[in-house]
Amino acid sequence: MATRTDASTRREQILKEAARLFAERGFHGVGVDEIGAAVGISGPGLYRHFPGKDAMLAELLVGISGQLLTGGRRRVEEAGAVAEGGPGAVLDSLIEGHIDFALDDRPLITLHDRELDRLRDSDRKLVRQLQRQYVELWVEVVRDVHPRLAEPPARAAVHAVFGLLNSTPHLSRPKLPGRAATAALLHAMARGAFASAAEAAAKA
Amino acid sequence: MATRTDASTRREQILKEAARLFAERGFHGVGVDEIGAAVGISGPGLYRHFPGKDAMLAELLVGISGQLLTGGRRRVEEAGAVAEGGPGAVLDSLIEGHIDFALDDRPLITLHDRELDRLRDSDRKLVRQLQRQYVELWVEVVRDVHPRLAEPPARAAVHAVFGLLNSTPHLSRPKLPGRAATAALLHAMARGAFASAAEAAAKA
DNA sequence: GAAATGGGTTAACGAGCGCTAACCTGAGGG
DNA sequence: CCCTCAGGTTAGCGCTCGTTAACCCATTTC
Repeated sequence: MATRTDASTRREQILKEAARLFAERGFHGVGVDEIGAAVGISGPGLYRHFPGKDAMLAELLVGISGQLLTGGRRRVEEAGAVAEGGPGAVLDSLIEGHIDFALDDRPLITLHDRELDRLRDSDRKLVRQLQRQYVELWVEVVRDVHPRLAEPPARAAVHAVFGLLNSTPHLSRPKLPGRAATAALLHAMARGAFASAAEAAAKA
Repeated sequence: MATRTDASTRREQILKEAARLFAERGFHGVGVDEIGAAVGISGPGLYRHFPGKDAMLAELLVGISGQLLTGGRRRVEEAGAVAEGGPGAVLDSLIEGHIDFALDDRPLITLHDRELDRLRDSDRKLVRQLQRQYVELWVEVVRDVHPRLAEPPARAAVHAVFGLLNSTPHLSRPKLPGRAATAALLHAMARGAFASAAEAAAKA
């Protein structure tokens, strides 16, 4: 081995390809031989790096959830510290971070809400917990921006906006506008959706 | 058999249970024995009604896509005929119809964008075509309401709003507000998202 | 009243799966 | 110069799955 970074490369390479394949054909639709072939080794060679196929999925899902949560927390701290532009800036930062993730790691976003039930109980609980904390982080920020929005509808609104932002994998054809334009569009739509949710809740 | 309606009941019963199971655990995660057990017969008895497991999924997905499309077309005609409230009323009707579907047939909505790739080529092409026509229907109506929105971003916006509306299966816990409130919230968010998309596109 | 038919049963087959076992190899380290 | 060991290989086991075969039994039809 050359450097420590290269040592972990093989593992990361496997995870990356596994994520792509899982997202394309589903966890049960992909065999270990295919995953091996995708990284140039074949079949059981994977078991030198992972105890099993389940472990790959678990590591992927836990990793995604953790990354989203820690990234979100970091953004809330940073954007909250400078305190410019009020609470709206914090929400903008959260949205921007989620869009970056959705656009850059499409397979992971797809897996994230599609294959959760294939996990062992303990792993699923962990992922669910991380996801819930991420949602609560958003709910707080959203209610900071729109104080008249009660908590239950705010939570539903956050889930709905996740659905909106995570829709990017579906329109993967090279027809649509460029990355920056897509990100701007999604950002505007998310803000508008939250604003309308608050407006509707205030009337009701 | 008693009536023709009862004759088709068994088939429909199978399709309903299969949809639920596919949505819960994925197409490859469900065995034919489980589907049979869910309707009171066991295993290969299903082959008196369907030529294979794939055919069940195909019929489900084609049926969903067709229902959405014909329902959408009907609503556009009806709401367009009365011509009250302008083009906004047509869009409202489309949104309402989609929300009804998402709230009442959750498993089908889940399958609809999750298991498409498990179909035979010909079936997948058919479903894709129906889906595309449905999207184009929406794009026309949206651009009627927001004329300054160009076609490519309008298409992306429609996909994004589908993601927003189809998020309901994720928040199935009995915590959230009632059906009517959820529908109203989603409706408001969808309208707001479109409006903001048009606004952002006009500026750029 | 025999014949046909719709709708079900159980047994079993063949393929594919995840995973283990046993073996191999080439690069450090003493 | 041998030993260790990380990281591969192929063979194969056991299990599950979708599907077929063969049989059965009501109910309807002529």
